[in-house]
Amino acid sequence: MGNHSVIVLDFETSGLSPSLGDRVIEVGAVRLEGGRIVERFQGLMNPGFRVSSFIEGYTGISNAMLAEAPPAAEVMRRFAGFIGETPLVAHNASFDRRFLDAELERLRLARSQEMACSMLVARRVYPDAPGHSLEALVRHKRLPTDGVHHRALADAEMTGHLWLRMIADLQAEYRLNAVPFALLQRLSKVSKAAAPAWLRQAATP
DNA sequence: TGCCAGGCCCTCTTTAGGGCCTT
Repeated sequence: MGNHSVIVLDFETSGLSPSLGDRVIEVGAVRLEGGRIVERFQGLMNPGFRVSSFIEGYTGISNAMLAEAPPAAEVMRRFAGFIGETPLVAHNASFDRRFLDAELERLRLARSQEMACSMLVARRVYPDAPGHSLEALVRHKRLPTDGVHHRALADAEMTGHLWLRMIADLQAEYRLNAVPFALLQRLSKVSKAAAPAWLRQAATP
């Protein structure tokens, strides 16, 4: 767990909004270090109610599977220990951030680290990609995949490979020695139009 | 009762609307 550790996470949930009562039903995460995946975390969790048939079909996670899973509080407490204060990444992070903070709040815990968005970064690094969904980017960049989609660990692994690929492509294109988390976090907040000039400036020694 | 996500980004924009992206 060195200074350059990053954790890429993905949640499957019962719906789109924690403010409407939706809960996390599965968490998947990978730790990236030295340009590769060095650790994994996966857990199904019981939200305490039945999820819709849409969610069962979308994720392949059935109510029978959730009924046998440990309570969300137990799994999320373990996950909070796993992530510690390591910087976080997610695809469309505003979605996962809302759920993470809502689940931590239930445990009387709070997130302390920054959370970056691979989708906002991808829109700036690959502006001409046919789409910026995780699936479209995996196909476009021919990233490693086992073909599973909409399961937490599989999506976290694909997002991890996307994150590593964007770092490598930026290093090559702008001749950067390193692309730290903080640079990508700042890039995601630069306007799309200003991003190329901003990157050239960032690359100037 | 019926309705309810939310942020980014583009454009025929800013006194707005709609697609993308996440489940």
